[in-house]
Amino acid sequence: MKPNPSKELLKGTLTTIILRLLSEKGKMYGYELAQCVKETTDGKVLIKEGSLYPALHKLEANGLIECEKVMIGKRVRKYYHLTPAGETATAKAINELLDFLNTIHHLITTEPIYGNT
Amino acid sequence: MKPNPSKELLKGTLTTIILRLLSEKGKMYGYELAQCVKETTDGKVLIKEGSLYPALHKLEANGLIECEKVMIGKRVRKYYHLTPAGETATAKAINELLDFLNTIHHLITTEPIYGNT
DNA sequence: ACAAATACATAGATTTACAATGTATTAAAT
DNA sequence: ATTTAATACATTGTAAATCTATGTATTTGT
Repeated sequence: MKPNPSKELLKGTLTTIILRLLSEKGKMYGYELAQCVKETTDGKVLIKEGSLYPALHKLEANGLIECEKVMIGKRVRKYYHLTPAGETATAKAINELLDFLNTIHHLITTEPIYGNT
Repeated sequence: MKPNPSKELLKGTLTTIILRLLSEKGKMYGYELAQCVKETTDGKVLIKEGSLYPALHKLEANGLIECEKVMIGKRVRKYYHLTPAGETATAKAINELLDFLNTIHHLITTEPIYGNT
């Protein structure tokens, strides 16, 4: 019924996570990205194919990542890496996300100032 | 073009924010909630009517909040407050959101462990 | 008198991610 | 040898969340 509790909360962060991991590891392929997120979050965040591949294709279409096809036996593996524009976008996206996390954290843990201005 | 930078990232948090503020202040009306969030986040998070009112109606339909109509002159003002079920849900929602914020923070700031397990 | 703020609300569009499904190769288990 | 699970790519259709735009009406400030 509720296998992925963070499902609804995850919205909007997927692209930033992908960019961040590519920035960290240099190059990764789709399946590897999903496994990496799964392991890093101890199974708490699961990126599904239906989210991952469209996200990668969109990032590629926007010129933020590029892919390099490598044959592993008879199987194609697509390694993605950041473009220069992607590196700039990554730094910006991470800063925005961290700022957002702080803002939300503040909003749900601190006494609101409204009412005594 | 980009008046609300947190727009896409905000998804999934609105309900929790509303519950949290009602828990904090006891009772609030819609417009007050929006103003409170705006002031608390220094304008970085803006809740629009098109998000706010459907969210409030949904919370009410789910039995987590109740409203009390108060006439201010000729104008109706709807004060919302948590039900007992709402108080339980609030605690849970805040914990889940904080856990999620930590998970995402960890994901975008820490060296991934994947690769050396 | 007029503009801005207050205060409610809905309809339609967009975005995001997921579930379900599909194809194919490779490794492991029986 | 055959089956199963894991690897690895992908698409289609669906559901949910939020926004934009719009609407109504009252109150306050100038």
